[in-house]
Amino acid sequence: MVDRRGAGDEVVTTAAKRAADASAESTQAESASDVRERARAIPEAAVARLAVYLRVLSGLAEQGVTTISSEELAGAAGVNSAKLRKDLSYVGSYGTRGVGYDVEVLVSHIERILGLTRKHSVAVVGIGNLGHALANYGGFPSRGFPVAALFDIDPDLTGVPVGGIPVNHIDDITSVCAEREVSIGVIATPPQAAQAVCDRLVSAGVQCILNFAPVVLQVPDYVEVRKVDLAVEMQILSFHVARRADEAAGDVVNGVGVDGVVIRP
Amino acid sequence: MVDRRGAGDEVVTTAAKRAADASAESTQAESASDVRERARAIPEAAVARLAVYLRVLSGLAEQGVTTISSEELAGAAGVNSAKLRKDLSYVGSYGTRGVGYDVEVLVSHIERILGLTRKHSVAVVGIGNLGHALANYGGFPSRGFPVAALFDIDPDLTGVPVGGIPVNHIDDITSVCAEREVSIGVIATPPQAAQAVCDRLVSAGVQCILNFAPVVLQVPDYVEVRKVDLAVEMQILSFHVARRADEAAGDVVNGVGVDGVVIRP
DNA sequence: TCAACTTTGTGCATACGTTCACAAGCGGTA
DNA sequence: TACCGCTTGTGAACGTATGCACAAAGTTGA
Repeated sequence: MVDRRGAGDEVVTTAAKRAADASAESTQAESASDVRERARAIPEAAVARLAVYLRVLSGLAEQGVTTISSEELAGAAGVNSAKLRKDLSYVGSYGTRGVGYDVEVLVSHIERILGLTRKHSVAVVGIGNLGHALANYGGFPSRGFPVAALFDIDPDLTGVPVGGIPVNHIDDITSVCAEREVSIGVIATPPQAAQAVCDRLVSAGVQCILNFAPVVLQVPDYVEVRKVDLAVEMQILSFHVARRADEAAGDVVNGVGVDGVVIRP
Repeated sequence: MVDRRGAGDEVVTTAAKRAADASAESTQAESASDVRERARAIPEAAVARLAVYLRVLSGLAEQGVTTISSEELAGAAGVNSAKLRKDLSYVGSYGTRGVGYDVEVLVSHIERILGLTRKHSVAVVGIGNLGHALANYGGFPSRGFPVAALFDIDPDLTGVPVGGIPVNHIDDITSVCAEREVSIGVIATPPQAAQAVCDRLVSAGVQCILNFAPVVLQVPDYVEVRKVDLAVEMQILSFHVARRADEAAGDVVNGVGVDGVVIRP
């Protein structure tokens, strides 16, 4: 059961005490090297899910929910509860048996593991349709990723403010990124320009890149690239449509399906 | 050797024959049920990579490249060559030992497996910044995913053309989707509206959804959802920044690193 | 025709991620 | 205090994906 306690509640459970400890700063029992070891060991897939749990938990916290069980959180995040508990165990053991997890404790520990205690300024390169959308996207700043710089190769755009930030010319990428301490670069250029932009970002010291261009970027080992390819997503969906249709056809051949009826595998 | 030398001067290799067969239509040796069995067995991760190979191969074909080895293609796609060969083996054995793969043959077979021989009309719901960008995104139509309908809840937008297509009111979603045979729905609404929009798409018969809203959608089993969450991508990058910084700190503690020097793990 | 060389396709071992199932631990209650 | 019921945390089993390494199968050149 999710319990929604009002602000005036004074029952101090051990979980609540832990919450206080955690927000007071994560020092005590766990040394910095322990955190390091743990971070190194977290599977990539689990990291992605932790980010999702964090979003769900933030929403719950705003609704005044203080405690949640693995079963409930798993439901809200769309995963199996065993998987959720294992994922959380990578972060540390901050649950209370018989009760569940304190929402605030989890939030602060997941934020710590994901490195969200630091500020991560973002630079968007390529102010076309997508670049505009990204510059105006409210989801970034609200989650600790302020858009600090915009770049485009078109001189007509230089100086024009988009989403409150003036566009810089791409030639200034090195100085501007250094000055504004950009740690994440977002490439929203046409594919032809992507590799060149990437190289410039890297030489400007950016070590993390989010790439929307449908190109495989070549980068040094120490640079982390994540790719968002809309066409690939579409094609994966297309594959599932086709597979489903094939299965349906197969079932019909086997006498299971009937005429125009949609088969649900 | 069955190497026929015809009246002309052209040497017809077995690889070239296969190319001809394939473009003539994939019937012959492989029955429809074989394709079905194979499609069922392809791992999700491999499907995503196949889409990438397809893009690379299309580019090569435009450049006039007719043949490519697994090593080269793997390099261009950013994967290990053994993995690439295994992925392609899910599609079928269309390579020629000692030579490589015929580009056109591969393209046509991957397209078949991914279901790209059918048309997949797309509907975009939520014509905000992102919706605009998606409606104007050239990558969709050029890859066989025509944007056939746009929807928004704002009556002021209704009828306004975006990217050449007039926006419909969201209340007309069922009739418009049916009429234009929409098979993929793209949700680009604010998170609060996403689940409701999703439900409407599903009841309109859409079985594949690409969701940009930071919400876990609840759908029936027979509906396929793919999620693109920009904030999650950012947080994964953030995790890597933090991990890298931690490792660097650890190395410094162990006496390896020096002052301001960037540690490359 | 044959031998040398190239590249595919795949069996096998390893690593990784997921799921199950249950002991351990905690809060509540008498 | 001692017990009971609930939920976490995790060992162990399973399944899936990855990478190696090599036989099979093709081409090329003499």
